[in-house]
Amino acid sequence: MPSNAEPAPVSAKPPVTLREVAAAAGVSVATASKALNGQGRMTAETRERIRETARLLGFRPNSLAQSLLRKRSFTVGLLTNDTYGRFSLPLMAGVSDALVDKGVSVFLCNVEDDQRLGQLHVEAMLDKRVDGIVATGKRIDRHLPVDLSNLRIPVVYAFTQPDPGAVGLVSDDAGGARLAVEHFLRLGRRRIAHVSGPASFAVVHARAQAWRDVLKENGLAASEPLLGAWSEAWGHDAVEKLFGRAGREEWPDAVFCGNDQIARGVIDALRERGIRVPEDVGVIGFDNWEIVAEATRPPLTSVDMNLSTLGREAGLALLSLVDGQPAAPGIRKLPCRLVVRQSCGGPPE
Amino acid sequence: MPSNAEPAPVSAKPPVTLREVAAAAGVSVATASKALNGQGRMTAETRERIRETARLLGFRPNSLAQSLLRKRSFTVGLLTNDTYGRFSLPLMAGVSDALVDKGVSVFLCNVEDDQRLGQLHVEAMLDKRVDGIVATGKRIDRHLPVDLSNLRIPVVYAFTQPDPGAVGLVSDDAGGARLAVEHFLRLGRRRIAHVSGPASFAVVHARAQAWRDVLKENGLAASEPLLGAWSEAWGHDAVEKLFGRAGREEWPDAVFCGNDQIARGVIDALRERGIRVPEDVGVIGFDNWEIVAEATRPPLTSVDMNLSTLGREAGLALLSLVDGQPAAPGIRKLPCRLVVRQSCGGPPE
DNA sequence: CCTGCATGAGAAAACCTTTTCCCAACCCGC
DNA sequence: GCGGGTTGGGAAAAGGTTTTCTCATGCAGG
Repeated sequence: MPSNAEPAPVSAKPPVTLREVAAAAGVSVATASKALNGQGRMTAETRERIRETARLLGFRPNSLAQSLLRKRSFTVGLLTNDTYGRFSLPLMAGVSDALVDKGVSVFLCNVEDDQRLGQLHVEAMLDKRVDGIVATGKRIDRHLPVDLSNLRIPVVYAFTQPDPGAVGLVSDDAGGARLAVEHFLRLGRRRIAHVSGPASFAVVHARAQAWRDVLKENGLAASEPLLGAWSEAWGHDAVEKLFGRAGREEWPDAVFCGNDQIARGVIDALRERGIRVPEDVGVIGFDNWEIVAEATRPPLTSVDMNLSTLGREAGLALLSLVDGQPAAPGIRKLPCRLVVRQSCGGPPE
Repeated sequence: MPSNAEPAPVSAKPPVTLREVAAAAGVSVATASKALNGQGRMTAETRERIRETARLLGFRPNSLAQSLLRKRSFTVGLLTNDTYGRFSLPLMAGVSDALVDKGVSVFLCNVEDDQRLGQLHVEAMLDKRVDGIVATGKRIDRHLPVDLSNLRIPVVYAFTQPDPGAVGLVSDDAGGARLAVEHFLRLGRRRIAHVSGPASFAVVHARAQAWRDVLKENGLAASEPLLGAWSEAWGHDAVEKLFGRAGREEWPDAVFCGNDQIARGVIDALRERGIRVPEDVGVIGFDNWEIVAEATRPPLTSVDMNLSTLGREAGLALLSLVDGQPAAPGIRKLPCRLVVRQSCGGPPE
């Protein structure tokens, strides 16, 4: 096997072990271990000498060995079916950040919508003795294509449908919608339309219901929301529906959109019709996707789901579960936040 | 410590070990191990009995123990400073996919631009005995904020500046630009302008040079490229510069843009001026960011950097390095691909 | 001087798997 | 019946660390 002749790791020397540190310091491995971990009893002089030796040798304990013994790997799995997607990114970053602080590393596992792949990943993680799993997805009303309900390690669901009895974290879509509509009302807008995505999404209904509720609470009549696709094109079409009819005095003075892409389509279509934003019509989007929200003319006020906070909270929840703290099962909703840019203007002229 | 009273893992029973399998099958652990791994010699009957027992008990070998022994963890680290970014996503997915097939898991490490965080992550990965590291970033002319040059494990750089002597994979920007310009030429376009991002990016020069080269090769004069920002707004401004001047016959009949956002700005601005795309002017973008390229009117023809292929190649390269196959150091450029939509039209009327 | 205890440090088991070496039994041919 | 080879399987070490136990020493008190 010629390929084995020169395995050629980049630099040959293997990591220094505790045994070598102990030998160099003239003590046993047991003493060395205790010295470095602040355990056991020994003279301050001995402890310091061992520590110094370890430092000099560049000793770093082998996590594999530690994990094997402690039955705790300081490693968690992050399962997602949305690697390409826009939502999982900030979420993953949040999870990762929360855990890095505690010295925990994250396995990234992309399962797409493949059962087999999901199974594979979960088994690999279990074999590697992850301490827990965070499951995230691209929509909160769908399950991941893999069953995590009977694992022997804790699981936290973030932005995906949790199994019954598990702990799940999602954004408070209704609250976010309220934020938007109430913002319009504060600015004096009264005829507030709602243009959103497909009816098959749970969030579409949650947001629409909140929109209706706020209007009703303020004595205003709500028309039917306009449901379509999550696209700019649908934003264009919706403007045609809303502003194409006669009766200029019936036109909305505000449009609350189900996402930023729709909002962009709406803004573009309004401009093309000569309707001014925000003077004539205010627009609010959802998601606060900066690349979109900052490119619209004018820049788009939008509801931010605080996904990275959501991820962080998920990470922390998992950690406390791993530490044996019982957590209340059920879905916890985290508040959204309104990011105000220029598409709503000030109070009406 | 009341919190330790009930550590309460979700389900109490620990994983079944090889020892238990061996006991249940009435053999020694050595024999059990060999039976399951297809090693050693024993009667077919014995081997089968052990396998069956293991299956029944749901035995899965403890990766930690295996890794400790084999000095190979089947784990690699993925270091990025672009968790939120658009480039790292497909890249990460590609790396992950390539490795999952070989039973290798990926640690996701987001270092942003933080030296300290980078150091922390690298040390954590080393401690966990990753077999290698893939380093990726958001631009190919910048180093990650961390030094990976003297690690004892192999490192592959993808879409980020490699250390000297290391193996790096990047997209062939010049080739991608050629693809675009040659496409224009094939369609009969002759006055091809180039609008790109800031001069501080190496890719800006690579693409501009290729643009110049192709024009020269075809006996056409190249003006100066218009350099600005990676934004839609700059696309608008560039149109003003290109089409604002008199001499309609001097107007370009094609604009090759440095990215899709610029291209979108260009297309929008052209429409606002009443200049038709693609009839009057063809537009090509770069990046093939579908969310942008499919939303422009008309949909945008764009150069795709094949980032997920890049990621996959990086993963495979790392794997062969880990296996001791020496790899030629230096930067390898992977071809781009032109995704044709409708912003260039057919041959001119 | 002897008992008892605190102190400092080491031996060894444990975590779980793989692999090398070894041994007993059996079979073959002579 | 016996030497040599084969066959089936086990004992033990190794990997690196942590932790529990044990032990020797020295000192104080009686």
